[in-house]
Amino acid sequence: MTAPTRRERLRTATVTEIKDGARRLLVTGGPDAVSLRAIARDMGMTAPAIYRYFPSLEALVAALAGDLYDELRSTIEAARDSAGDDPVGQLIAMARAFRGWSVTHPTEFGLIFGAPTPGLDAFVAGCTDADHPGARFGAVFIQPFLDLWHRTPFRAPPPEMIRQHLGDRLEPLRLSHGEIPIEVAYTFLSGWTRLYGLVAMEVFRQVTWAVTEPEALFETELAIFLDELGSSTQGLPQAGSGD
Amino acid sequence: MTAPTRRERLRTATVTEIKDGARRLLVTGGPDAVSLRAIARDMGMTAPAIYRYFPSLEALVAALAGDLYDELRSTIEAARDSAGDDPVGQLIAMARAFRGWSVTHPTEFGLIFGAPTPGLDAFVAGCTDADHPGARFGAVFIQPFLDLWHRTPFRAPPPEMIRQHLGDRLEPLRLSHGEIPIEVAYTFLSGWTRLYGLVAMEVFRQVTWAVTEPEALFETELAIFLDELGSSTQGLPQAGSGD
DNA sequence: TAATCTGAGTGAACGCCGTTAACTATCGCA
DNA sequence: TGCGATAGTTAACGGCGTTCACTCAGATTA
Repeated sequence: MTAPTRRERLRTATVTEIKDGARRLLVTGGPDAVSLRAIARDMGMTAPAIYRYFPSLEALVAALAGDLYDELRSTIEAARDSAGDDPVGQLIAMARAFRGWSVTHPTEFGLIFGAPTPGLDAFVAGCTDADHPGARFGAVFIQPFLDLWHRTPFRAPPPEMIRQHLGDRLEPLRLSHGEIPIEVAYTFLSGWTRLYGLVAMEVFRQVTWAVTEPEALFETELAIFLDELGSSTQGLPQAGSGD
Repeated sequence: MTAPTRRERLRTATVTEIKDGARRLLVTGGPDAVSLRAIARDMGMTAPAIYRYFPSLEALVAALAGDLYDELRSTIEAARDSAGDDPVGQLIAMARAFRGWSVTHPTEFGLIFGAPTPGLDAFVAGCTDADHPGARFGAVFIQPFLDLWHRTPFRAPPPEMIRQHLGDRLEPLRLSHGEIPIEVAYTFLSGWTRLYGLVAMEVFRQVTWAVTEPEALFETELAIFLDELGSSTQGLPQAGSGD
C-alpha cells in the first residue's frame, strides 16, 4: 500500500531481469535452452542466486507463462479498443491480433498453448476455475459475442440441439461469466476452437505441406465463420479502416 | 530382399526395444524424461551403446515420432475400413478414431502435433512435401471427401470465393493428391483444422475451464460440421451401428 | 552511533544428462 | 582357423538443477 522500499524495488527489478533473460533464451534457443545457469550467466550471477527469487526452474517458467498470458490478453484488448463499437469488427480485430501475436511469438505460444508440462500443469491446477488463465482469456472474447447477441441475435444451432448434445456440460463456462444464453456459449466455444486450431496449426507448422501463406487460410475461415453468423457481414473490413 | 540374416534380426529387435523404452519413458514421465541413460538402464545396457543404433537422442525421438504417425494412421484406416462404404460414415469413424487415439495417448499426441522442437523440425525439413508425415496423414482424410463429392456434391463456399481468398495457395495440397476440386481441397482443410483444434484443445487441457466432458463438444461439432456439408445427415449414426 | 539482523549472493558439491574416445569381446563368414 | 565387422564396455568432458554452508553489505533497532 505504501511506497515500495528500496529493497523491494531492487527485488522486483531483479525478478523482471530474470524473466526477461528466461524469455530471451526461450525465443533464441527453444524451451530446452531455458536454464538457470544460462540466465544467471547472462546476468553476471551464479545459478543458486536465482533461488532467492524462484523456488525452482519450473516455477520461473510458470511465472513467465503467466506474464505471456497477460501480454497476449493486453494485445487483444488493445485491438478491440481500437476497433470501434461494432462487435463484429471487434471480433475481427481480436482474432487478427491473436493470430498476429502468436505468429510473431511462436515459442511463447507453444509455452502457453502447447502440450502441458508436468510442472506447468501443477501451476494451472493451483488455479480455481474462474481464475484459470484460459478463463480470464476466454472472457475477453465472450463479451463481443454477448454484445452482438443482444444487438442483433446471430444465427446459431437450435438451442434444443445444443442442449441435447452438451446438456449442462457448459455450466463451468456459463457460471464463470454470468447467465449467458446457451447459443452464445456454444458459438463462443466453437469460434474459439476454430481460432485456436487455425493458429496452432500455423504456428506448429502442421499445414505447410498443404497451403502456402497460412494467413490466407486464416482470413478465409474468419470470413466464413462470420458469414455463418449471418449478421452484417457484407464484406470484411480491412484492418485499420475503422468506419 | 532375401531373408534377414541373424545379425539383422537382432539389430531390429534392439531398435524396437530402444524405441519401446523411449515411449514408456515418454508416457510415464513426459518428454523430458526420455533420456539415453534411462533407456539404457532399463535395458541393462550403458548409454553409449545406443549410439550404435541412433546417431543422437533427437534422432531417436524423431524415429519414435515417425512410428507414432504410422500407428495413428493405421488406427484411423482401420476405423475407416470397418465403417462400410458410406463416405460420411467413414469420416465420422475416422474423426472419432483420431480423437480416441489422441485422448488415450496425450503425450504421444503432443510429440507429433505439439510445438515443434528444433531437433524434430530438422527431421521434418528433411522430408519432401509429398513425403511429409502430415501429407501422408492428410491423404487418408482426403479420400472420403473426394468420394463424397463425386457421389453427392456437398455444400461448400462458392469456388470463386475460395479462389479469391486462397488463390493458388492450395497448390501444394492439390498437387500432392491429384487434381482435386478446389471445394474438396477447402472443405478438407477446414474440416481438418476444426478436428485438430478440437482435439488439441482437449488433449492440451485448454478447455477444462469451460466445459466438462469435452467428448460432448467434439460430438456436437462433428454433427454440426456434417450438417453444414448438407448431405445425408439425417441423424448421426452411433459408433458401431453399421447398418 | 553501535549492535544486530536480514537477505542477496558465492563456491563447492551431488547426481543427473548427452556425447566422445579408446578399448574389448563376440559373432559371422571365408 | 583366422579375420573383420559389430555390439558392447569404461572413462571422461562439460552442462544441467539443486542443496548447503558460508560471506557480506544494507537495513533495523537499542
